[in-house]
Amino acid sequence: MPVVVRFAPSPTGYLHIGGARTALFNWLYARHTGGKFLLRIEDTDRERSSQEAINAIFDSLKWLELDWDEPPVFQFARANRHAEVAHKLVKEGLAYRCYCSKEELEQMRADAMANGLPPRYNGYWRNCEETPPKGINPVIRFKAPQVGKTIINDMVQGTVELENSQLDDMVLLRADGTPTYMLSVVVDDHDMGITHVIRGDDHLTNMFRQYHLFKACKWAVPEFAHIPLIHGADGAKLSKRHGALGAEQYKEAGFIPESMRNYLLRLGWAHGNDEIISTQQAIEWFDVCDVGRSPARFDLQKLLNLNGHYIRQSENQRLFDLIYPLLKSDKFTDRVFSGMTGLKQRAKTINELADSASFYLERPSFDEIFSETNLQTRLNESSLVYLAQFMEILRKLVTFKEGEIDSFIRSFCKEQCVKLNDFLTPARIALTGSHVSPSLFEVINVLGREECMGRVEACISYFKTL
RNA sequence: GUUCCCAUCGUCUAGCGGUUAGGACAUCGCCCUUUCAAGGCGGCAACACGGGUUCAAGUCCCGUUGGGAACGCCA
Repeated sequence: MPVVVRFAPSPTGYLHIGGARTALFNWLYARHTGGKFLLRIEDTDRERSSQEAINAIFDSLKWLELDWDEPPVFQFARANRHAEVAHKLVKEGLAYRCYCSKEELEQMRADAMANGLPPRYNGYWRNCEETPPKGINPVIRFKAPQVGKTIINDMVQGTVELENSQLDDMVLLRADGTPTYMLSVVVDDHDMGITHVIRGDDHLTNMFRQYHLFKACKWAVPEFAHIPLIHGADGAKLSKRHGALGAEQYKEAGFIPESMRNYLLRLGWAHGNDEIISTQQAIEWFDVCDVGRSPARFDLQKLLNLNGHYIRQSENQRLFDLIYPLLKSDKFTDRVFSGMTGLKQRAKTINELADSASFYLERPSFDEIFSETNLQTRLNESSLVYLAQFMEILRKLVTFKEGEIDSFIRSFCKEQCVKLNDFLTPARIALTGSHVSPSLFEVINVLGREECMGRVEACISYFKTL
């Protein structure tokens, strides 16, 4: 039977990192097996669902390049079908009406807690002969099995058992007639032909309740794979407190999708000692069965490292397109493009890359630079001499190609018995406004003779005013 | 409180009864070097604890401890 999986977020906020990983695992499993990856928007909570959130989810998935195979299913639109199933179950005696008020339910939970029992509905109306109170809209509850135990083989968690006495009679249909999550997922998963449910392990206990609902409906029960949640650096479930960002925000922070995918993939899954894994390779290797059972902590450093790696691997044109909107000026952007090979070696994020390119766009402000002590200490009396000599070199260079610049400056330093580093430091500051930059020979070449001379001259005259 | 899940370097992990317990990130040192990165080499660094089973346990079993999750007319 061909595999059909789904990613089913509720649109109550952005797509967070954990959701992104769940989506990735579903997607990889579908691609690995040649099955289908479907999307379902669980928007039955009308209060909390929003169009913005729906858009954010779509945008994030698109950014991560996790494409889905059929138009997304919107759960709320299927409410009638869900209700129909609930009423059928009532007719068959597998579900029943419950007239308890909120207060009564709260009391039940409090009582249960006090008696050392899990806080649950006590099944009051399950077999109640009492005539229903007037003026109260009942909810429909599922008759969960009360004896025996349920054993399910989860693809990630292994064999998981639960005493049926732990199950309570969950609400299927609310008093206003709308379906609850428990009902909707089961009906939709069945109707969509889902064969494998891959989701966060916060749903592990739901699996048991849903299992019995599948059985009551006489439907095939899908395979389950409950993957561990991602935790923050302190070990607790990732939340806003940890700076848990939406996928969109990682994009804004300058991460690129392939590094996100690679990072997320390695959280809870490994293929021997492989760290850098292309998406093609991941599709070939990935299987949900191999996902670990212990939760992983989110580590920004590793993501950053991976991002740097993939930036270095990227085509210059692509990087240029990515940083173009971030550049402070649209003059001289051709220099940024020309200098990309040197720039991309040094950036961990797209934003860093854009920042590091700024000296190509405009001349350094020596006012600011010279107020920085770490630059001042790199300059001394001889710096002025070197800058003057550097001016001469710039004038004399014939072809002004990187190779020529390189050998010319090297031999000059050799003749003068000057350390290359000592000679280049003031030039670097004059040209880039920083003591950190790509190879200076590349910078000189990209900037061109005129601009280089202009910058050095400006630096010299500023130096003299000190 | 109850139920379920988890437990190898700081972090992500490899390991699937016999290993000098491997890799990666981070960190530290050295090399390379025009700065910074990148790269190369090396260092520090882990089987939570206690019982079993076994000739042999990081690996299997049971406890303990510690973490996490779930217990809604949320999803």
